[in-house]
Amino acid sequence: MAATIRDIKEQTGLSLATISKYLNGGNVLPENRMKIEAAIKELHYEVNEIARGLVTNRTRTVGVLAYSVESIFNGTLLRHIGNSLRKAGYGLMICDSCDDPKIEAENVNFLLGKKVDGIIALPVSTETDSLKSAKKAKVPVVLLDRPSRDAEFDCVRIDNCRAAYQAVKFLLDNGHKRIGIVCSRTEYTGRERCKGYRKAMEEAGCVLRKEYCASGTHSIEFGFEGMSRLLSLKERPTAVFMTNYEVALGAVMALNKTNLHCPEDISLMGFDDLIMSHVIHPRLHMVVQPMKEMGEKAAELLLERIGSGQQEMAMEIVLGTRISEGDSVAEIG
Amino acid sequence: MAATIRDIKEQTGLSLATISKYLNGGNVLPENRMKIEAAIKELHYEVNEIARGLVTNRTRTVGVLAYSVESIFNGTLLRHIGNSLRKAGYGLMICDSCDDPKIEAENVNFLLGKKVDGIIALPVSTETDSLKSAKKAKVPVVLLDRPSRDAEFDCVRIDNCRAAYQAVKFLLDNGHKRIGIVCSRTEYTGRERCKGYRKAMEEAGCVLRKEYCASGTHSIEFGFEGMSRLLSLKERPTAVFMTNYEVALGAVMALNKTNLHCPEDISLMGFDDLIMSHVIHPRLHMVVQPMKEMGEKAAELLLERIGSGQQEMAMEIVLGTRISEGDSVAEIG
DNA sequence: CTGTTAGCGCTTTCAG
DNA sequence: CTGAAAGCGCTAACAG
Repeated sequence: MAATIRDIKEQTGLSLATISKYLNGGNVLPENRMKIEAAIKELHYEVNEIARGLVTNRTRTVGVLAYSVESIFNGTLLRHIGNSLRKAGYGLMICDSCDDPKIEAENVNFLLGKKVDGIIALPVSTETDSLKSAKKAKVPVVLLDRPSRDAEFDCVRIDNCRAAYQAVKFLLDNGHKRIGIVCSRTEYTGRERCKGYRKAMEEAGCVLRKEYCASGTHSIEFGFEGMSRLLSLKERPTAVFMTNYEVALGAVMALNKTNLHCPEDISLMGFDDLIMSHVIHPRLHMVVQPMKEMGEKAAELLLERIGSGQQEMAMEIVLGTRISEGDSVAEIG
Repeated sequence: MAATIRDIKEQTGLSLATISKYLNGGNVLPENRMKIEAAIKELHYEVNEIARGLVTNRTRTVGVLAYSVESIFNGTLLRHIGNSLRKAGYGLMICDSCDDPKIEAENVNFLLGKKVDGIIALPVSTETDSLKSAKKAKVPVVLLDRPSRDAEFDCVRIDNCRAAYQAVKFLLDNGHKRIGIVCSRTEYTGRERCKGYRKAMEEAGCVLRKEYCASGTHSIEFGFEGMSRLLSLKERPTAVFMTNYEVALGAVMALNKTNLHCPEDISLMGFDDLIMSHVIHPRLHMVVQPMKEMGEKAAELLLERIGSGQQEMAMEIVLGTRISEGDSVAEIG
């Protein structure tokens, strides 16, 4: 058995209270402090977080609910969340929703059962009903990447519409007018990015051709299919905006199957600067999200909420994006 | 406050012991069972896992130590581990070692502090000293993907040497004799795969040319550099075996920068059928690991060890691999 | 600053 | 099968 606070008591002759106080950073006579420290070392004592949790009602653990742990985007976010949390002495319990709202709901309950101090959620959809039980249990929740429809939770994200707007504006500024989009309309970020595309096009006085907007699921498969569709049009777009990582992958694959070249025959603008971008030739222009800040801010905000204890008004932290230039956009007349 | 077992006691008039027994699946008179169930429903009672953990000394949580959560390979493994564990009622606490043995060691202690029931480790290296403290604390450990040098822990993995042997054999069977390898020698799997390459080449009576073996770090950057080196040789290899995912990515990128085509000018054999393979053209031939089985077996074995409680002899589970055929290997004279 | 005394919510003897 | 009582390891009042 591991040593307990009682063993320290025997060893030092001090009371439990004094030792506990020391353990929690309270003031103790230098003499006693030394005794305690010596005993701790000798007995290899370590506090039992479980016992502590039982009385303080805090576990120093936060739950992370990810719609998918298979996506690199989320893996990167998880790393940043984890690093921030670890620095603060918190552990994280990661649950994979497998893109399924039912599993998500199960996971919320699982985490509540584990008495996590808070939850960072990358929700499956903006329909965040499953998180309501957390709210009921007064466990703070911070959403990441995707907000809740009725804005009842804190949220850290980017302005997807604006980011897309800027990306398309970039293409327009390079002389493109026939701009297509391959876009996932099945989830929030894709829909917002599509809005930004439309806005930029309309402002520039470009016609929004229906056949230039390929929309489908958030997947490589659809990216492939959507791009294939655009490429087979009689009047091909001169540039295509791909609204996310998976879609961009599929789209590039589709392009590779043809004899067309980027940027000579078609310009491309992607989203998310992840590992994949290194292997695609030519280097893609793309919208870059501040992944590190997103993870860190989410952790920071959650810890703040946990610390304050009280329910406050939900807030949103909206971070900026930038365009990383590659070699995939040609300037045209 | 949430309802406690005491509230159930008041509600039903039964004793704590009876209720606890019911909660743990013991036999209780039908009449009492109904009373308890009614009270539980009415009070929305849920057992407090923390309190239970304090007395049973089990948390129903396992720690997962991943050398990197950014890699897709690990993301996929994590999903399978998580699913298996969740089904068994276990949660997982994931720690990211960031490829750093020091952080790994810190994480082990963190997990022990959290009193996890067991640990699944994807270790940074085969030097598993950091895990010894877990052993000391009698917390079972199962290694995944990479074994420990002195075989003191259970391990679930593939036979890397054999898998590579088969891959190279495949190339040989297609008439290739000048086969190069781009290989990460900084970690276990890469070294083993290199051994398999050598073995196959030697058995086939092929000369092991030093200049055909580009070895370096486990990274996209090195994949790029290594492949570039092979491609610039006066007498280029006719086929190249890329020993892992990252290296393969970099290598393909290097090929894309040249005017050479696969498989006309050079044949390729990769490793790991992950998302990336869908975007590479032509479709790569590659060695496929049974990711799902690996995650599941690791979870299964760990739960078994947790259940039995006693220290048993370390065992290894070595799973088979197969070659997934694509369009990247040409048959030559 | 230190010690005493109660618990946190649950399981687990041990009688009955 | 059920109940009373003890205790897991720790913190938190409250006196002193």
